[in-house]
Amino acid sequence: MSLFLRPSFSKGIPNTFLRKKRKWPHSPYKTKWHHLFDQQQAMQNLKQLASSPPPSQIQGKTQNPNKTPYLLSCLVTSFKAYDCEPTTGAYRFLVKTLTQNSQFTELDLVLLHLQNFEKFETPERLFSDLIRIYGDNGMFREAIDLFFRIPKFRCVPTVCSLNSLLSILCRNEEYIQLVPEILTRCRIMNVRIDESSFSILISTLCRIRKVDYAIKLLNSIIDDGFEPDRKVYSLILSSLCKQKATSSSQVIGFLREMKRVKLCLSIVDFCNVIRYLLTKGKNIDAFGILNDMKTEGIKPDITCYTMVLNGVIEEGDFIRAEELFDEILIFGLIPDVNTYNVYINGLCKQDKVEEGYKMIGWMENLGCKPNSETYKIVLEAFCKLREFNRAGEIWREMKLKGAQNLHAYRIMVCALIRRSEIVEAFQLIEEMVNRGFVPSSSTIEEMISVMCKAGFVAEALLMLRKVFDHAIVLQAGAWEALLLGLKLNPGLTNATLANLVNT
DNA sequence: TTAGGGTTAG
Repeated sequence: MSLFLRPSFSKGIPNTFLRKKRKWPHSPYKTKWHHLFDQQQAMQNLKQLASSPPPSQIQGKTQNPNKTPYLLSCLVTSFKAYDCEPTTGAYRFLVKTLTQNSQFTELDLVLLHLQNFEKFETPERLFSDLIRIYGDNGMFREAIDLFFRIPKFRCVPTVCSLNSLLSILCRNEEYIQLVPEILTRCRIMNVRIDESSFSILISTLCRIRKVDYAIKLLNSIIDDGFEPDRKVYSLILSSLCKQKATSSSQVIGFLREMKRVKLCLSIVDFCNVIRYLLTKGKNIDAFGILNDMKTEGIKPDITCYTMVLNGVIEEGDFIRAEELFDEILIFGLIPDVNTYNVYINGLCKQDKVEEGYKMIGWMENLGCKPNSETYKIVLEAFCKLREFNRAGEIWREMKLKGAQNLHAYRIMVCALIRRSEIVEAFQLIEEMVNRGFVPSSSTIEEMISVMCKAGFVAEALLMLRKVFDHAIVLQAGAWEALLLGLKLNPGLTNATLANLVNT
C-alpha cells in the first residue's frame, strides 16, 4: 500500500480526499488491480486452508455428506474475506483436489453451488476435463449427465466437451451403445460436430474391428462435405491390413483411393501394405509396392527393404534379392542384423552355407553384431546338409559368444539324435533346461517322436520325467509317439519302466 | 534422427 502513497507524498501534494472522506479514491486502474490482487490473496488463502485438514477431521468426526463440504466453505469464506467473487480458477482447484481424492459426493455439492450461486460464465474446459476424469473413474453416467447439464452453468457446450464425452464412451463396451443417441441429442442442442468427432468414432470402429463401418462412415462424412485428415485414412488402412479377412484388392483399392484424394502417403502406410501382402504370400506384389513408394518420392527405409528382401528370397528369386541388397547399399542405407539374417538365410537356401558363414564375419567387420538368430540360421543349414562337423564348430563358436538360444538348442539336440548320439543329446537337454531354456511342448513332442522312431524309447521316457519336473504339458502327439515306441519295443520290461519313471 | 514397423522354419 505504501507504494501507492509514495508518488503523491513525493510531489508534496496532500491527499485531501483521503483526509476528508477517510476512504481511498477510486480510479479504474486501481480498482482492477485491487480486484485481481484480492482474488489472488483469496486464492492463496483457499490453498492454505485446503492443505490443512478440516477441524472435524482433526477431532476424528466424520463429515455429514449433506453439509457444505469443507473445501467449498473454504472457497466461500476466503473470497468473502477479500470481498470478491470466486474465480473459475478457484473452482478448478476444487474440482482437481476433490477428484484427486475421489471425493465425488463433495464434488456434486460444489457443482451444484457453481450452478446455482455463481453468476460467471463457466469455461467449457472445466467440463471437458471433468468428463475425462469421470471416464477414468468409470463414472460414465455422471459424465453423460454433466455434458447435458453444461448449459445450466451458463456455458454453451461445443465439440470440445462432446469429444471428451465421445472418447470416454467409445472406450467402454456398454456405454459405446449410447453414442448414436447422444449424437442425436447433440444435433437438437445445436452442438456442431466436426472432423475431430468423426475421427474419434472412426478410430473406435477400427479398434473394435468394424473397419467396414469405419469406411462407410468415412464415405458418408466426405459426402457431407467434411475433409477427414490423413491420420484417419492411415488408421483405416492399417486396420484393414491387420484384419485377417481383408482381401488384397480391398487394401490396394484403399491405397489407390488415398492417392486419388491426393493425400500425402507416409512410409508407414506403404510399410503396412507391404507387410500385409507378405503375410498373404503376395511377395511379388509387395516388391511392386516398394517400387511404387520410390515413384511416389518416398525413400524406403531398411525395415521396408528387409521385409521385401525376405519376400523375394521366399519366392526363390535370388537374382532379384542380390539386386535389392545392392540397392540398399547404393541408397546409403545401413543393413542391420535383421537384413543380414534375411540375406544369410537366402544364401543358405541356395546351399551356400559357407558363404553365409563368411557373411557373419563381414557383418561383424562392418560393425553389425550378429545375434543368436544369425548363428541359428547357419547352424540349421549345416545340419540340413548333414554337415554335422561344421554344425559342431558353429555350436562351439555360439557357446563362446553366448549366442545359444532355445531354437539353436532344439536344432542341436535333434541333430545329435539323428546321429544316434543319444548320451550327448541328453546332456544337451539337461544343459538347456538348467540354463533356463525350457523346451516348448512342441519341441518335446518332436524330440520324443525322433527318439522313439530311432528306437530310444527308454531314453524318451527319461526325458518325459524331466519334462514333468518342469511342469510342461504334453500334447497328444508326444503320447502317441511314446505309445507307438512302447509297442515297437516289447523288450522294455515293466521293471525297466518303473525304474525309469522313479529315477 | 525419431516414430512403428521387419528376419528363419518346423
